[in-house]
Amino acid sequence: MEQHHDTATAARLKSYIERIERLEEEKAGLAADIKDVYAEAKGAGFDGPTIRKIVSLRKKDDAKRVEEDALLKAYKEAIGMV
Amino acid sequence: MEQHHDTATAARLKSYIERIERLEEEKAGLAADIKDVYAEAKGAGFDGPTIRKIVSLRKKDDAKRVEEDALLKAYKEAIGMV
Amino acid sequence: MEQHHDTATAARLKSYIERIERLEEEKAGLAADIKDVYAEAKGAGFDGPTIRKIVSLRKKDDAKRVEEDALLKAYKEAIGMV
Amino acid sequence: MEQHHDTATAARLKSYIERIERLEEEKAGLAADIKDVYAEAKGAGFDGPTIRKIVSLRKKDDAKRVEEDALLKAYKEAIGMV
DNA sequence: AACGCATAAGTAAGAC
DNA sequence: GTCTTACTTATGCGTT
Repeated sequence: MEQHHDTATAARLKSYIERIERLEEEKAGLAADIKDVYAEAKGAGFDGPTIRKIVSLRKKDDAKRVEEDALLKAYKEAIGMV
Repeated sequence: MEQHHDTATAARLKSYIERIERLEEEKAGLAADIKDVYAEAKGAGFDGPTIRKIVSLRKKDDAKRVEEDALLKAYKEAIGMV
Repeated sequence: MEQHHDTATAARLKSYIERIERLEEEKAGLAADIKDVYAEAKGAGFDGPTIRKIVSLRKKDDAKRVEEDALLKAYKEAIGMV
Repeated sequence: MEQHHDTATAARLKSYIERIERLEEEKAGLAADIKDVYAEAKGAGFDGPTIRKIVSLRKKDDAKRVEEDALLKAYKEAIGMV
């Protein structure tokens, strides 16, 4: 029964879309929360962009910690990069 | 007491930063969840980019969508695009 | 002589890196030029996003465009989107 | 004369679009050149991803050189970041 | 109100 | 061949 198959397929498609939309809503909510914290910090006299930079630096530092690659080091030495 | 003030200020700054980092972690978790749903949909035979487009279309309000379409059509006609 | 080999290798590595950096600079220059044209068009009263869409549409070959449209339409119908 | 105005407008729109397309072609050409250099370096026995990382690090270092902001430093000290 | 930036999305290339 | 990762592009947000 072709109709049945189409209907079931359509239902599953719709379900995927709605799950995605739900998750994206939650994500947008968190983005708003983050925005609020920045606003609150600003209200307390802190500079938003600088906080942003700090957060970003801490993230990068974490990433960099892993990146102690021997090959990279060798290449850097080869081209006289410290 | 100047020292006290500085310490308290520093503590508040740190608190803001940590709240932001916590929220961003949760946000990243949701982003990963969304990615998983797309993968699952793909596994079920659906086309990811098309689902993405649907989700994006549903987000836009109708008026805006119609307006954008009209402008695009006008530009296409102006340059002789079909 | 091991030292000689290492030096030559290092020199070639450095040369590759510098060629890449030079090319990337030129590329960045062109990106800036493109941005300028968009700004100029906007100043003349045209809508940037719509121009962007036109450029992108002209890039895609027709077959692909038709195919994507058909899939999108099918999904929209499946979930009862107009 | 309304018709005249429309024609002139359409011509200018088309001109902007074609300028953008021309610049994007050149940009794509440079991207291809860069790819070629990576391929050549790989053929000479160097590791592509590592070169990529070097190039990226040198770019970041340049950016960072400018970034000696007093406020940033103050914030970092406040939260005990080195 | 516009400008630039920063994040987010989409796409394409490379690795396993 | 799939899967992840990096790059490019696009949109929205904060700032001036």
